[in-house]
Amino acid sequence: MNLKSNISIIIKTALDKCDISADVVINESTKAEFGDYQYNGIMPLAKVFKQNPREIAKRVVSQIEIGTIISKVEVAGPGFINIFLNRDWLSENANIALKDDRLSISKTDNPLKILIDYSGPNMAKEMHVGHLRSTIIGDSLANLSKFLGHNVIRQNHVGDWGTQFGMLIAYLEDISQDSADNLKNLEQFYKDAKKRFDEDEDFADKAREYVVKIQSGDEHCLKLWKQFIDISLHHCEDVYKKLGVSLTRDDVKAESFYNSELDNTIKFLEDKSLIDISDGAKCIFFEDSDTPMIIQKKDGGYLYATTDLAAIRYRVETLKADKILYVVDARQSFHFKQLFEIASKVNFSDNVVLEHIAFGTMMDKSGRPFKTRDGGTVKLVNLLDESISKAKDSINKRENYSDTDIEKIAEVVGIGAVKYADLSINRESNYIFDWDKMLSFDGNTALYLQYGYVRISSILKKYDGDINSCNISISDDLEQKLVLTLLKFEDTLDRVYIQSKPHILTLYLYDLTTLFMRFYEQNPILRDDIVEDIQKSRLAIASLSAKTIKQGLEILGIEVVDRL
RNA sequence: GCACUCAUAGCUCAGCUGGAUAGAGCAUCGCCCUUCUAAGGCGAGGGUCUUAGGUUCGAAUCCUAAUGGGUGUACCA
Repeated sequence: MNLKSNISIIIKTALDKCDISADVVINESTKAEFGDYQYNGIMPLAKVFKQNPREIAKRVVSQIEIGTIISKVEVAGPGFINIFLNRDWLSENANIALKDDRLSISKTDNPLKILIDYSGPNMAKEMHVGHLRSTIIGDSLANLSKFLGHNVIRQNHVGDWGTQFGMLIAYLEDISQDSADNLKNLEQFYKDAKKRFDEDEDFADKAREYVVKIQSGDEHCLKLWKQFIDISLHHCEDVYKKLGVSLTRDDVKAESFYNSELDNTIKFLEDKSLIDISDGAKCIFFEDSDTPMIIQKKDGGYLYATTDLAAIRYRVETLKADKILYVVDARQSFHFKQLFEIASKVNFSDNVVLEHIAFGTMMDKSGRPFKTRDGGTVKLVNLLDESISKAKDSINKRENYSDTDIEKIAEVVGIGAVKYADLSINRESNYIFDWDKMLSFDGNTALYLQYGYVRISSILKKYDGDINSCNISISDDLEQKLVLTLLKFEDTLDRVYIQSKPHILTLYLYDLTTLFMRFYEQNPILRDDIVEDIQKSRLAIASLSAKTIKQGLEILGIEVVDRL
């Protein structure tokens, strides 16, 4: 149910009848007295028509079809057109949504192959809180695109190549004990290796030698490297599993995957005569900037940019992506600007949309970047475990559930809290990492939504009639507002999709749940004195609320439970 | 130096792309459980939307400048 487009069409028709051509943008009204929606497009026309905007508005209003969808329109203020929706029409559409598995959310007419590049951890280190954003923003965008009917390719561009791996595998070989055991703490392993590298000249030489050896395909070193990557990937997978993120090993296309294509990529660019040599390095220059993108170092080595270019080719030519989203830290904006510019110069990406879904940096409480200072890095696993254990504590204070139930609920609540805290912030802004806030269960948090869902579940469980026979028939203003909000779900998802901003969805779900909570307090359902028709209608409203909350959270990658 | 980005309540953030009296959560202070889960609801206080100009019927939102954070800026990823 796309409310806005339904209304836009009616307004557009009225404008046509008045011989006015204008883009129709419908806004939600800020206050109940201004109706459900408003059209503000008349005022700018006053000058063009040399007429009082109120007069124009009156003319348009007289042409607006009143009936099934719109119950009333009025001109207000300098020329606002306030639109009131028909209560029965809302009820009817809510009923249709209630009976539909997809809640009346249509699948796109134009399915695209959307490739989403996200998470991208470095294999040399354990995932820390800084990896959270890319991972869950990317995952929720992937979930959403899929839900809207697109073909989604998830790509985990893990960092498994580079000079540091020489050091790591040399150290792995050196300690030559049970490697899996020693790699349990990747962070420590890296530190130990680094220490050895800095202190032991022979070891450092060996490390450097091993870098070359992996790159030239030395069997022994490659075996060590593969072993290392495998263990490191397992670490990531543990985190993904805990986080409820759907990335699997099939989604991994690591940097090393593109190694064999790097030469070709350079040749390809040379053929297009884009490459200049500057200070011995192969560069691509841009008209509006002094800073080139370096494609190949003077020593012949390849760079991040080279891999990315090779990756675009692969994604466009082999995977046939229509749209590629890079969910990567905003600090790399310049890199992506250059990358996309090159892509368009060489037509890698004719008709392919390339977008950098940038997100802000995580700051500490004093407003400085949350640096991975030595020994001070917050591991992602630790954050998640902490949250789960905090959830467990508060459950224990309230309820006597079995251990297995507590485990399950604590996980859903704990993980939900962390994900929601991150997803509910506009990704473009920097954000302050605060343990208390991250692990908070008060106010605008995942728990609030989960709790709303639980309240509904509890009612539906207690009701002994047939819920499927219940129909929505709005009986007061609060119910109307709630139902209207429920029907805005599709508009909301569209906005989230267009802007790639999950926080729009969290905001919507929070608003929705707030309305439901009020409804819950004011409009009792199972009480004896409630007449059957109203009871059934309220049950249906509650049921649709639960379904919408659940579906919304599912897109965000957050689970619900039946009780808390 | 240049470029990008941000600045909204004590704190953390929204503000649907220029609309009517700027909204939430936390924190503070009241009220509401013999009534569907109080991890909840209702209410109060709290604002010169960093500053100064400009654009127009109308600006937190757009343009310019200043100030202050953050980031990027040639062989790391």
